[in-house]
Amino acid sequence: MRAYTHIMTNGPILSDCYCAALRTAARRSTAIYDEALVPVGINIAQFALMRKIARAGAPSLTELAAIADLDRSTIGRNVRVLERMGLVEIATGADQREATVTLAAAGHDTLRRALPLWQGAQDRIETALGGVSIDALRTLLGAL
Amino acid sequence: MRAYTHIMTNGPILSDCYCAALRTAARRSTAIYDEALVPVGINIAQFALMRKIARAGAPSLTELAAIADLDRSTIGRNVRVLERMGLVEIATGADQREATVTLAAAGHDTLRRALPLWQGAQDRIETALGGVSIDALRTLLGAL
DNA sequence: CGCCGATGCGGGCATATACCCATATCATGA
DNA sequence: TCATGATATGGGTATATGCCCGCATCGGCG
Repeated sequence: MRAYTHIMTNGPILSDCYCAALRTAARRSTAIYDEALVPVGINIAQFALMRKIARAGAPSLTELAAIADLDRSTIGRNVRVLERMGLVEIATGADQREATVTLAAAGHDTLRRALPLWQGAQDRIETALGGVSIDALRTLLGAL
Repeated sequence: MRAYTHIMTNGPILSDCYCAALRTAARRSTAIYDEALVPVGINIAQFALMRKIARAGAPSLTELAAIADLDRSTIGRNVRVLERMGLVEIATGADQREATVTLAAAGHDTLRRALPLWQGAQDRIETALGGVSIDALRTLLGAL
């Protein structure tokens, strides 16, 4: 009886399609985090990418793509946006084919100022979901 | 102790950021459904949108945006892509400001042929997640 | 009945994302 | 050392998505 079942939510109806539901959830949470990060001028995708860069040190675009589970070309473009914003620096590696990415000073600063804003969004989501759902989310994401 | 905890998955590491995790999950499932739908030439976003159009009958762009929980301008563009593909028709409503969308014959046909492919992807996801996670996903999405 | 705020869209602009092809650089075997 | 296959990017193309602004149409009030 799963077909054509719907879930009422704050907003409109969530589809019975798992994928559509996930996409909607991703869009909604993205909007929440993006708004929280407005004061520091970056969005959640950029925040997440910058954290990955910070953790990895000076990854190449290909390495970063693997870490972020994104297409390499996507990483290249996203990183260029951050470069234009002065938040990261792109340099040629020892292997001249490679482009290594590092956080610029402004990037570290932005990341530091963004952290509490991000944490605020995290807390809001956590409160909204409740502990049980949180664990479920983790399990679910791990399985996907 | 939630900060800086990670989950190992098939692929890379899933962030402790709920939003980043959801975005990753959405991308991954999108890829799965998109591949399943390749034979009929549409992607999961288009499939979902077409189903909403079919269910709504002849919604205006604004109505469709409300149903899909998407920005109106996004709906306008996505619908135009479907129109170029010959899958939907856009007409001016009684209110000349409104643009009403209906499935074209080819759209109904594509939707019909897509259904079993979509169901296959649904089943695969369901199997991968297991019943418990499924319910958790629904609960979670409802709360978001 | 005409003016004005409200409503519905389109288009401009920007990011995120993926796929494919061309180019540059490496690395390795002959 | 040199040709060749492998690897790292960049750029083209296309969809998805959101925000903002301008234009056209509606509707109701004076």
